Amino acid sequence: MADSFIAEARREQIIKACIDTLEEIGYANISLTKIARKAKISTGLISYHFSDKADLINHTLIYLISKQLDFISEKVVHKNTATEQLLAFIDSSLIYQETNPNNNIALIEIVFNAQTPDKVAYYRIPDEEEDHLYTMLKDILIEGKRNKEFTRDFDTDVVAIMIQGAISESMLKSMNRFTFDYRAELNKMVMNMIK
Amino acid sequence: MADSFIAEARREQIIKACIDTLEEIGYANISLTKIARKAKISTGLISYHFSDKADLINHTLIYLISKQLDFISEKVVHKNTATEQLLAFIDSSLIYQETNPNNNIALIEIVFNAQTPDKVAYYRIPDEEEDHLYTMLKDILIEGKRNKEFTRDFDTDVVAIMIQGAISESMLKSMNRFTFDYRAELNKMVMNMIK
DNA sequence: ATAATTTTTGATTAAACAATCAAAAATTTA
DNA sequence: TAAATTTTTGATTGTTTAATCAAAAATTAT
Repeated sequence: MADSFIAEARREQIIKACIDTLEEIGYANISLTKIARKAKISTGLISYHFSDKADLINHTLIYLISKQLDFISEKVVHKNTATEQLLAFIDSSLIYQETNPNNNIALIEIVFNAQTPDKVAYYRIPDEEEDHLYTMLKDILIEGKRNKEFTRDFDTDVVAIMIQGAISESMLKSMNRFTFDYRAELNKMVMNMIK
Repeated sequence: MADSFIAEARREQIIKACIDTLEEIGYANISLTKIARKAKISTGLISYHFSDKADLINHTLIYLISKQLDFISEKVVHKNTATEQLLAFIDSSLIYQETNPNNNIALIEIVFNAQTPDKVAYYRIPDEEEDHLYTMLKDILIEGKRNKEFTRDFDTDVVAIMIQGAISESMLKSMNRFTFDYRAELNKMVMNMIK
């Protein structure tokens, strides 16, 4: 296998087929045969571009995480105050989930199923350093406390966890069930906690 | 198969072996052979007591949900005010997770992997009625608003989702990372939102 | 104690799977 | 164009799996 443009395009095609297949049938039912069928290529071609199934899943995970991180940080980076950054973080997180449902489902399927080479599921790895979204959110909260935008006494870890929980839960409980503006209400509750 | 006491005890033994096996190797790697090995019985015996693998997983899910619900509602039911009930709900949820880690891991493994007969993953079913814990939490919030214990203007769905999110996220981010009292801090933040 | 019933075993079967590979096709280089 | 390289196919191999079943063991009823 060479690192050509063709190879790179093919790898992305396979990754996208992997994402859509995960969304359709879930991690427990996925196989290289089904991913190949979705991508309309032969099974051997997947093995040619990825060393094995775990390698494909790993690259898919990296792809999904970076897409989400890029989208959210792009919205946050243009804001000047911690308050604006926090609202941008929440809004863009909810928007990303609404506009990329397949990516979100695939991310959940991988995180709650795939395992590292030493057989530990990703969702059970307690590595805070590696969770860039969590770090971004916590840094915003720390900066807001430091410069006195957020005047209440609160723990940045707990509030960060609550916000992340509210964002991920909101996707699981299908949004369309709510008639009101979940986004606005969530923003209000967060401000109650910190300002 | 008869509905004898022996059969019932055997079924629970198999369910418990299923839970421990799920915790050890995860849903993606589980098989009837491995569950049988953990329970120190033959594979055929599982098929004798459960119609198929999906049936065993289903019974395990029901077992896990009812254990958790029983534990939490037992703590809540003795409290008289909505405030006390809410704190009991949060505390007992966190305590249950800390004291029954295997049950929690197994529950996550099933909810994020197992599928209904029509191939829909449990975590993607938007059935609010069936989520008794969510209903209990929301009812507490509604009652607190009604009797003016909770004086702030808030949406019960959003706050219920935030609390559930904070509880489930707290288990994923390994608790022992925090030096402070997560429970007390979470209680404080919730009160900031509603009182 | 004997018969009837329930429970358990472990071998067997057929299906699905990941990974390999020789050969063919397509593309790039000379 | 011709040779070299990269890309792709699809058949094959060896495992693992869920489920079945005949026979044995254990339990219960008569």
